[in-house]
Amino acid sequence: MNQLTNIFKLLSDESRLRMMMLLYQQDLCVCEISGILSIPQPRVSKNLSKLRDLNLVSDDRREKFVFYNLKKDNILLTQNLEHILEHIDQYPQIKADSERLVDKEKFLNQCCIVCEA
Amino acid sequence: MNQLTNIFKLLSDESRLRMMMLLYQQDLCVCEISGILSIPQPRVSKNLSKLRDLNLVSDDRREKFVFYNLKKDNILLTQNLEHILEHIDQYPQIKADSERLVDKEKFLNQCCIVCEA
DNA sequence: TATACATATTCCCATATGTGCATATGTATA
DNA sequence: TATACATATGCACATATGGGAATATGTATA
Repeated sequence: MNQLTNIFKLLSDESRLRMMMLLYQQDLCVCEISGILSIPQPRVSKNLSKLRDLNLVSDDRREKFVFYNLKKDNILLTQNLEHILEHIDQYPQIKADSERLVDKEKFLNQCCIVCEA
Repeated sequence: MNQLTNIFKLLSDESRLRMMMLLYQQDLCVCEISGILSIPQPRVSKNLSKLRDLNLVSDDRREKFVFYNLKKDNILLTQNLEHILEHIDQYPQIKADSERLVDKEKFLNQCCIVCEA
């Protein structure tokens, strides 16, 4: 039961939902998420830790940065994120966030990681 | 945005989710919901009013009883309820609730309405 | 009209939760 | 080792929310 309600609780907060929508589209580090969404870094970290508590993300440190990956094995979660993505025109905020994804490099003040890729 | 988060908020409470799962399967009156789920009547009424606030249910008074109908026009909501129903074996509480649906008449102390049908 | 019953609402309380700010921790580099 | 930067965590606070108990409202029937 909590397995269900916990997922819905995570989805029910705007900051967290916006973060999950970004991570559903690609892996990002904390400062990128914070920059793209204009959400203070501590808030991003705290929300990521809630996702980590439910084992919904994996993290991968690369030099100074910690990149987060949203696991796709929770059907209920991914089904909802996918639904939102499919209807993105109905959700201007989500759409704007997604469009800002291309600027993510701006929020890394070092480019080495990006350039390596 | 709230359009999204409000739906998830509704789904994130156990009492409400159990109620919605019943109503997704059939129309019920307050005392039936209360009886089937063993949830106090005021709590049922309060949660129904939250659903009503978001225009997710319609109500239909028949004599002493008020029957509630869950509207199926919110794709996001119905998709989630449908998902749960499809995976009902994973959720013993929901499954048990659904099985108790057949006893719903027990919770109407008058049978006239049922007998009319 | 009085009574019984179904439902809705109000009040109060405990707890959960989001948020900001400050700070701790961890990592790389000079 | 000192410094800068990325990230995590702790603390304080305001607010939201679920819950129970009592009660109000609405409806049918005797």
